[in-house]
Amino acid sequence: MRRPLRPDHLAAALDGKPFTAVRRRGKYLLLDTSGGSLLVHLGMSGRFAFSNRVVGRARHTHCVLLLESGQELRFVDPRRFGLMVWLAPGAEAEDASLSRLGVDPLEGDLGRHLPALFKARRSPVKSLLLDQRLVAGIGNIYATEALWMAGIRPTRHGRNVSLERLDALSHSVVSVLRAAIEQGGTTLRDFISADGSSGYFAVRLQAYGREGRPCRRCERPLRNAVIAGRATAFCIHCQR
DNA sequence: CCAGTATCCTGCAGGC
DNA sequence: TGCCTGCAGGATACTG
Repeated sequence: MRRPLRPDHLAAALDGKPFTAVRRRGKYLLLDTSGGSLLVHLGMSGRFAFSNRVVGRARHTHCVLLLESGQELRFVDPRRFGLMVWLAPGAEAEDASLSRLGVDPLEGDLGRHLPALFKARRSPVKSLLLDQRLVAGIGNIYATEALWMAGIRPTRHGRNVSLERLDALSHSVVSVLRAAIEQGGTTLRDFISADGSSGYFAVRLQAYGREGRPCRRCERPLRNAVIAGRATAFCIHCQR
């Protein structure tokens, strides 16, 4: 039996409760109800899909919420990295995944926090950006983009990034995230959003996935490095 | 304590 | 055409 992505008691917990709000914390979604919240992580391939009940269910549908409207809200996740957790009233404050999250670039003042977070850290700055306990919500694509934009080499140790450049980095992070959200996310192969549309940020990627191709600033070919186990394209000339 | 790596999982791209 | 291999991603357990 494969690891289920939703808890057994979810149906009983949710039954009849209206959804009251949708929130986000880092990469987690919280679907609030009148009594408790559904905590969701989309992993890398997870998505929600609204569907008329007549429409056949896609493969890899792990959860189906039947809404009052008669529509179904389906959680589909082919690669199974996603997760659904039921948080009973009061459980949110104690949830380990949520309580570990660091500063959210779109909520808090990233520029104010980065110096203390990166000070004395020997890890590559790329690893630090990906560490959700420090900064919440950045994945491999947007870390790669933000570092290119800020002109910082991904391998540089956190403690060796000047205050001035940390400031530039925090602006790049916020700017990349905002632009990506505005474009509806990044579609690489198979990402689509709940209404079935794809994200258009891919066409605006400056560095991610462009190793070997010319840097959009200096035309020199981008290099590739594996940092924190993830591919990282960067420009050896523009990023130092 | 800290940094780096293996693991989970599936679809797809590329090579032969 | 079809098989095989490797890669992609986020969080976490594990190793050094």
